[in-house]
Amino acid sequence: MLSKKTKYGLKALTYLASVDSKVPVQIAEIAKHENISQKFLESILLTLRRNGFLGSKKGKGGGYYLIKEPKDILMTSVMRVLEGPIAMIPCVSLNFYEKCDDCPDENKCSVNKLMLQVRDSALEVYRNNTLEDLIS
Amino acid sequence: MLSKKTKYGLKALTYLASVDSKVPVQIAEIAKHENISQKFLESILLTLRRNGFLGSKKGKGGGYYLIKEPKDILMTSVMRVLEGPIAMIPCVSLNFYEKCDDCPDENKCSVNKLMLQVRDSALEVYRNNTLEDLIS
DNA sequence: ATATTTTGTCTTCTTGGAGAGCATATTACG
DNA sequence: CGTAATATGCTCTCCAAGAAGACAAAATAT
Repeated sequence: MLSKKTKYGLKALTYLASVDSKVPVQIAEIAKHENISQKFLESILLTLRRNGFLGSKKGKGGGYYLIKEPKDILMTSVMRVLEGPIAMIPCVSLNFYEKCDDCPDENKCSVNKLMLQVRDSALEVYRNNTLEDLIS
Repeated sequence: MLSKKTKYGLKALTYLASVDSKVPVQIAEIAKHENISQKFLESILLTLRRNGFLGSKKGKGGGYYLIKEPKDILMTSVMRVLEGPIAMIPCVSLNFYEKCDDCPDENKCSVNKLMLQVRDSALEVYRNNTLEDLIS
């Protein structure tokens, strides 16, 4: 399941991209437009900012804005920051690899074999989508 | 993330398929061979039996066995029983559809658009893999 | 009958998601 | 300068689900 964090984060990014200028947008405006809990959204925007997707401006007239162009924001990086690993199991993860403690040989593991294919196909989708592609 | 339930269930199915005959295999044997908690495995095998994948035989010489041929067991059905919906979000699920309560129009939703592609690519993988394909 | 094995139920423990609340820092603007 | 507006940081709680462990009951081969 996709976490609400990722869902809301994607919606917020899409909204910011659709506003198309670099003037800061307040959290309250995003939350209202997307029907999201404002407090929850704050923490999400914060992690997006920490990871270089958003900039923020404090004080009156402040808010959040996109740092890069929508066409330069790949879904692979957004998903990794918001949702975590793209792989469904650590032993097939590119960026978060971890060995299964119950599995003696990954190459003979049926779960590994299947999930490797799933990861590759998901990766293919995320690599072919930028933030710009999500705006209809 | 893939739940351990699904992971263990897949491993157990693979093991039963590799034994290649229809003689019952005891839970303890499967658990030992795959390094799985036996008690947890019991409940997993139970749901696999209830959903028509396995048969069981009680008493001495009893155990679990595959009902269908490995080549006739599709990963789509296994995943749906063990892991639940294949889609990452209910509004793009084929078998477990549910509307998002915050989303006024699915067709304009960026999350929907992206997750639809992810679901299709995952489905493609699961449809192309039977239990037989997982035995190397 | 008895030992073996599945079946069923109840309980517990831990983890993570989701969000509320409040205090603090920064900035625009009159 | 001062005040209102806004973002930031932190803690805390609530709830659900995953992951088991304990133990009694039912079925069956021998």
